[in-house]
Amino acid sequence: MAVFLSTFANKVDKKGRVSVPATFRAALEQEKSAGVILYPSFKHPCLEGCGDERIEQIAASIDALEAFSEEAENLQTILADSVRLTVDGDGRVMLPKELVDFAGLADTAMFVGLGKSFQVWEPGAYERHREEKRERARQSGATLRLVRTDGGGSAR
Amino acid sequence: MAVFLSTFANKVDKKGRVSVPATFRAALEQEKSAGVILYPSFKHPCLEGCGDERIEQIAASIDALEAFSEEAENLQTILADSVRLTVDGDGRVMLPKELVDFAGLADTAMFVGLGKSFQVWEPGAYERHREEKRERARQSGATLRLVRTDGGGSAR
DNA sequence: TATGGTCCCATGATATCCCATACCATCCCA
DNA sequence: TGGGATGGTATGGGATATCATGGGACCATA
Repeated sequence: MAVFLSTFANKVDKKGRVSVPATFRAALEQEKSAGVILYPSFKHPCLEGCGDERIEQIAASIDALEAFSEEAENLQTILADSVRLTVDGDGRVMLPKELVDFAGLADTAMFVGLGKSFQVWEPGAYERHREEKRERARQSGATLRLVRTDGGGSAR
Repeated sequence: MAVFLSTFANKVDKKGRVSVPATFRAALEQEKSAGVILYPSFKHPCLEGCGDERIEQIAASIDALEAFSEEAENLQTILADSVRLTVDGDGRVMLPKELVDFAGLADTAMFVGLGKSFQVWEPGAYERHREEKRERARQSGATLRLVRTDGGGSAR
């Protein structure tokens, strides 16, 4: 399976375009994603990003909840606030104004790989967030129990 | 699978016409929906919208309830109050007066994607609703147990 | 004849496409 | 081992297509 790794700082030009890191594009392509999905994070002043597969999974999961239930409605705000951006021939996307505002983006956007998904940050905000996380991990010891991937995983 | 994503604010002209967002039209086309179905929400002052596929699913679900039960009768009003609107050559629909009144629509209609369906709101009412839901989701931790898509997911 | 709905075309805004350039890493060959 | 060649990547700007929207023409129905 494709994973989003590393962080990249790319310029946002005056048209609002920004290059999606090449390795991220490769990961998206591998899951045959027709573009990239972005939505505002619940927990941080940043954007969450993923491919079609994941957003369809989220939509299906919400759908599996009781229709019209409170829980379903709350989660639907993720879908309402999501946008599907098409990646142009040069590997760029247009960031809608609402998302730019939400994340406080100016002339640079940081793409942060998180494995199955990624985030987009304003550089300064990310730096603060990163320090905080590292400190917390150091203090808590941070251990990880690995799950089995059942070989298949790679899906080619 | 086609999903309705994002929110769009479109003008309602003096003839009562409003453009269905292009991406919504694409999603409807993908499921070969002959037009768009709208009905008044019974929880909120807004309209619920979907394509043929979804309304058939709703009809089937209601049919599966105990016949003549109060619950079934209540839900059947969804079907009774539904209208099927044809999308004109320019991607617009004519909103019937009853629905405009019900949702309190004036000169702008917000189309809100919810995955398998969408809603149509008066902008001010939506903004209040959105804040409430988002806050609730944040507080409740907004966790979602993702269902397995069993490969299918990608649909095309 | 009036009214309301559908169709068709014009327009402006804006997103998308396409090409050019600059930069950097890698590769290849001397 | 060094240096030039090569290809991928990010970025900028201009041309083009798409979309939302407004208005007029052409039916129906009453």
